[in-house]
Amino acid sequence: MPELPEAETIVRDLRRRILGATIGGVEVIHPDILAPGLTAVKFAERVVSYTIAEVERRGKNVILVLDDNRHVITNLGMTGRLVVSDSPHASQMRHVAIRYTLDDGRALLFDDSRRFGRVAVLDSENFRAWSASLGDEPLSNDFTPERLFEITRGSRTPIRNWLLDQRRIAGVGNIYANEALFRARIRPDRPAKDLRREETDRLHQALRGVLTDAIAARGTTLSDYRDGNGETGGYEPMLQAYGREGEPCPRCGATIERIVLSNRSAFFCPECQL
DNA sequence: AACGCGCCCTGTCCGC
DNA sequence: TGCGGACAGGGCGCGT
Repeated sequence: MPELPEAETIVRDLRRRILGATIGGVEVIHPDILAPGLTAVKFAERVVSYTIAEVERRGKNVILVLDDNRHVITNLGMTGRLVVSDSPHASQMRHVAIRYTLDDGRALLFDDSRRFGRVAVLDSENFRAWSASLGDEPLSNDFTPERLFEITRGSRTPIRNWLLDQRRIAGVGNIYANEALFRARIRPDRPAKDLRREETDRLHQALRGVLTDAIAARGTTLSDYRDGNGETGGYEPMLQAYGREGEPCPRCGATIERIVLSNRSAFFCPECQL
């Protein structure tokens, strides 16, 4: 389940490997992963013969900036992978939705078994509007403790749900939301606006810490995530609460509980998360 | 208008 | 061994 750290890992891999490559052709095997209204023909017209000038990330999205300044936005959804064909595991990609042929003979594969992923191509003006619709980058300098306190005011939604809303903070999914709340010792079902300043300060630090550590470990692999080389991430053994229902809390030894918020599991320690 | 919920989709796991 | 059902949850459309 690619979140910010997994997208960042993929971006760094792709930046190193395909920056400056020209897209010679594109094959859309599963057109349903194209953004609404985008046909395979239009998609090909907008990417073929252009050079990949930059590789960037916005939230959980991987962005290829082409040399005509169009932006190819890939949302990886639950099971999306972006893998270069000469990496050792490329042959294992069994659900390739898009194959970009590169002029150096390699290919960039977008593999997505569940096809929850989406690919869009936007010019720079529409890209700016799209980017503006997303919330703060949690690792940016603009995302300060004051800022987190301010933007949590006025929302009664449980803080775990609040963290998942990409319009508020971009890049946090269920795994790192739960891990950050564990680190910050805050229950996932607390209404966002009820958090005191000292608690949003802890959450700010925990969120950035969890995301930074996960990037350093090249992401979390539960089942589907692969980096740009097709390799698994290393953060999973470091998860302290997510997926650990019934296991002892690594901080206090109490039993980790699972509750459901908005049809999504939340894991927490009932003793040391308040 | 903020918020919750159901849906999309398939691989995996579990019980029988 | 096979199979049905539960489960995973990002994002979006819709209803309240």
